[in-house]
Amino acid sequence: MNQLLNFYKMLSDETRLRIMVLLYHDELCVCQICGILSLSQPKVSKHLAKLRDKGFIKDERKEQFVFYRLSLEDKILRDGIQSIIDNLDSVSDLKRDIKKIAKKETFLEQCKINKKE
Amino acid sequence: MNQLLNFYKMLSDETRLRIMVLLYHDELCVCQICGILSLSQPKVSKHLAKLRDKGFIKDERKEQFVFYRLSLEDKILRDGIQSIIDNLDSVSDLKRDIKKIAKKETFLEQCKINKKE
DNA sequence: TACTTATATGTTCATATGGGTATATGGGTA
DNA sequence: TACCCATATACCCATATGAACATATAAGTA
Repeated sequence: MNQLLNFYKMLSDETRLRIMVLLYHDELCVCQICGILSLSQPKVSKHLAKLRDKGFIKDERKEQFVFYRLSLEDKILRDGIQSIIDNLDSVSDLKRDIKKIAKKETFLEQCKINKKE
Repeated sequence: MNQLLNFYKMLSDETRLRIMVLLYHDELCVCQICGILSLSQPKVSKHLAKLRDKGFIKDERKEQFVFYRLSLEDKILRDGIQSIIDNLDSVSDLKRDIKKIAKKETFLEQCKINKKE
């Protein structure tokens, strides 16, 4: 049950919910997540660390970037995320984030420019 | 999005998760919930209040008791709960709670006896 | 009206959480 | 080696959270 409680705790923060939904759709590096969400690097990095520590995402270095991807072993967790994905139309903010994934390459070389919030 | 975040925040506490899963299966009064979960009345009552304030459950007085039931208007929330229900076999604690619903009548007249935790 | 029962709430406390800023780390490159 | 970039972490702060205990409320009953 603790894993399930942790799962919901992770999803109950706006930044983490947005990150999880992004990573459901694509593998992304810190830089790109910052750019897509318009959030500061330390903020994103700290939330990624929490998600990683709980085992819900995995990281992998590729050249100069660290890429993150979802890692949901248990069906109950995958079903939990799926319940969001299936209803994305009703959460406009998340939908908007996803659309910005298309510009992900833009954010790769422009980390320094995106130092907002 | 705030409603979704609140939903996950509510589910990220063990007591509330257990209550929500109970109420998915049956309408229950405070007394019965205390008995089934072996939790103190103030603890249960406060968590019920939070769930009610966020709009996820509704209360209704019937004679001397106040009964609570789920009230999930949006599909995304119903799907969220359903993702738990569909996987109950993997969460033994919740499964155990549900089995105790069978004894719900037992707890109706014995509030004073169940003053634990 | 007084009493009992079921439920709600107030208070206090310890702890957890998230944000911002500054700084550290670690790998690649000149 | 020294530097640069992407990422991680430390520190500090304000706020939120949950638990326990005592107490209040509200409806039913004697």
